[in-house]
Amino acid sequence: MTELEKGPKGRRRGRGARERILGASRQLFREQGINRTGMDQLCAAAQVSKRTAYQHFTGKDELVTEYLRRFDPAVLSGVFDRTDLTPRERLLAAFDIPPSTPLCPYIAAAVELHDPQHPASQYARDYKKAVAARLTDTAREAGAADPEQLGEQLALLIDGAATRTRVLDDDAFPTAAAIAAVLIDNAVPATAGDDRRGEEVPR
Amino acid sequence: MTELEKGPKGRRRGRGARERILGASRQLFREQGINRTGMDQLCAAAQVSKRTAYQHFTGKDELVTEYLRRFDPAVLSGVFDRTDLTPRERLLAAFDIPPSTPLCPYIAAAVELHDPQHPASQYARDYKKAVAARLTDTAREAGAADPEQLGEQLALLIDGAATRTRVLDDDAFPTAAAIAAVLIDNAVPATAGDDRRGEEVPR
DNA sequence: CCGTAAGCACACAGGACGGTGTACTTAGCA
DNA sequence: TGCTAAGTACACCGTCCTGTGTGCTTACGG
Repeated sequence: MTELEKGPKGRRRGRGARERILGASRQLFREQGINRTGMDQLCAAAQVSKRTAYQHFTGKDELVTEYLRRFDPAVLSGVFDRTDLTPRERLLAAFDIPPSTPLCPYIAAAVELHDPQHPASQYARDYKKAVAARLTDTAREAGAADPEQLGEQLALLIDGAATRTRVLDDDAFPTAAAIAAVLIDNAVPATAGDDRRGEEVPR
Repeated sequence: MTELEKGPKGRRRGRGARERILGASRQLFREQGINRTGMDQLCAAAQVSKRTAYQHFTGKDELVTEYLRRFDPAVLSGVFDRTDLTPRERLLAAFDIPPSTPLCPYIAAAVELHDPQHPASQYARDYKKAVAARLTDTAREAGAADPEQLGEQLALLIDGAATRTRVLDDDAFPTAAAIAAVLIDNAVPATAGDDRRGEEVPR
């Protein structure tokens, strides 16, 4: 019974205050930002007593870090594990984000916290590197000449689009996708016409 | 004598508290962020009494807005008005930023303030549009087929590099510059070899 | 040299914030 | 049913924040 109190069902032991707290975090941190969301308000929204919150998390910093840690599954696997797409299509699918997302929470956290040493900032860094790595893997699959370079470039495009969407309040992902298409076509040797073929290219 | 109290010399009327405040803002807002810099600390750094600060600015919001407004001259004209470079070189020069800049202050402000209605956020938006417009102009000079698209694309690259540099704590501008070179070469009709020629291309 | 406006020192209001202490109630399982 | 861990209610602390009120000093131009 060491630490399995929070399984996927989360019904063991208690009534799931932790999940409610994290759910409220997801909503409020996105709507108002991290710094502008107080613990009082957060606990009220989660319908959790403040005392309980501080029994689950040693402080707001830890809550923020855990809040970030709960984003991976949907985003990362949701895009890169789609076997119905060619590698090239998968690379481009990373730019098909629903217009709901206000701003990549990792960027927002890193900017708001303003401390590179903060655990959440470090995690944001790790996450961004992981995304670039997955892009690199997919770029390699697609047959790119320099997959690392292409992965890094596409990652930069995604972050640029996210930032610009936020600052300008106007969807910048189509622009980024257009650049991505150019970069991919330039990086993949023209002889390998894998645009529409679902087959895996040998490496 | 309507409003010329703050000329370049700034010696008229008093001893220049306003400029000292804005100078301290430039330093502290960049080093610590806007939200994490209190007015007390800022006034101490500026060697200005708090009372004086609030006689120059109705509130912190106005100070932040004015702080952003003081950035233009160096950045915008410093890059785009260089007549010693070809248009193409000028476009690429936008990516030669000194490694001192922590993060584009406009992005930082927009994210930190977290309110699109805030005057500073609106100004950040205007500024970003102005930069894109100048890039578009230069792209047109360089003979790009679709200068507006290229300008928007380069602006996205700059913001992506700025964001990524901040989040990853690693200079991303070379990557962005590499992408920019590809985009420029793709956008400019191959026949017009203006790479090294200082002459103005007719539009 | 003197008046006026700029600036100063400093205390303080009023609120939001993160975080804690204490005594109580409930949920779930054996 | 009764024990134990999870959750609750709520008052409270110290700190920091933006912003003000008041009375004083200084710089500078006429």
